[in-house]
Amino acid sequence: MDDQLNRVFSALADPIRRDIVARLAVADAGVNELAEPYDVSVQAVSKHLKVLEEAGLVSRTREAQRRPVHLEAEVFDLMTKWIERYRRQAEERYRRLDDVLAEMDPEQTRPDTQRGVS
Amino acid sequence: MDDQLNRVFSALADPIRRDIVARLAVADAGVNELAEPYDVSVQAVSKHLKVLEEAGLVSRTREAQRRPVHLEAEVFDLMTKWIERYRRQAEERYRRLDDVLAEMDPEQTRPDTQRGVS
DNA sequence: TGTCTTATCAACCGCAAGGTTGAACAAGGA
DNA sequence: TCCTTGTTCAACCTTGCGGTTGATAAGACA
Repeated sequence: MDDQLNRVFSALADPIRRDIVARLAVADAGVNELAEPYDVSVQAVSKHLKVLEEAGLVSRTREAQRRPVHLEAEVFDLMTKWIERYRRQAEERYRRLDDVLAEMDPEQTRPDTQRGVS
Repeated sequence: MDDQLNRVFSALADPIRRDIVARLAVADAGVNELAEPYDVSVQAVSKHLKVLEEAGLVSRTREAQRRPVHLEAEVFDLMTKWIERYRRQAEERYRRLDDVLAEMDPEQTRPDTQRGVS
């Protein structure tokens, strides 16, 4: 589960792979087709697809000689859940901090007495 | 903007850095404190913090000798926006595909005549 | 059968990333 | 002033990643 997160985040850390995902959101495509816009070899793109596949972001089926690549959008949930969890937790902290400040003597809640809350 | 995405995604691709983010969601902390649970040197953790800072995920202020690290949760939005955009786009595709199938003659929409839609 | 297309495998290269150790810097406190 | 604490800088090592080229596999079709 943690490995899965590793794979998904590092898969999307590469700009070419992010772009591939973006294009697959529009339509399935083969390796050659996908490789066309970039100035790297088809083999390099094939490796990128392998990374995306191992992250569960993409699947390949056979169709004659072609192997159309298909986006598996469910994996996104894994990331958004992780992100939202800590985002919410952090926001909760700030909210509580605000409450504390609100209960304090106004003299002590002037902006220049707060540390980096922005 | 694309660079920022690179930095954020690859910052979170490392399990130690993700864990640091998780802990900072609970409370600010100094480098030594943060390094304690892992069996790597403090310097290594200091490098991790630099990566997180350059991704905009974290900020440091000075407080006596200490330099408390603070989570900046806004950057998460950048990621969730990127993710949601393509997730939605992909889901829209499937919805349209379903419509097409629904309009077809039932004879031709039997499972074994569809290609990997699962 | 041979051949064309599509895609992957294998071996290699350069470089950045994560780790280490040792030194240096910044800011109290004795 | 000197010492201690907290943190970063610098140099180095090793590994993994993205890229290359060349060979190979799997189907379609003459």
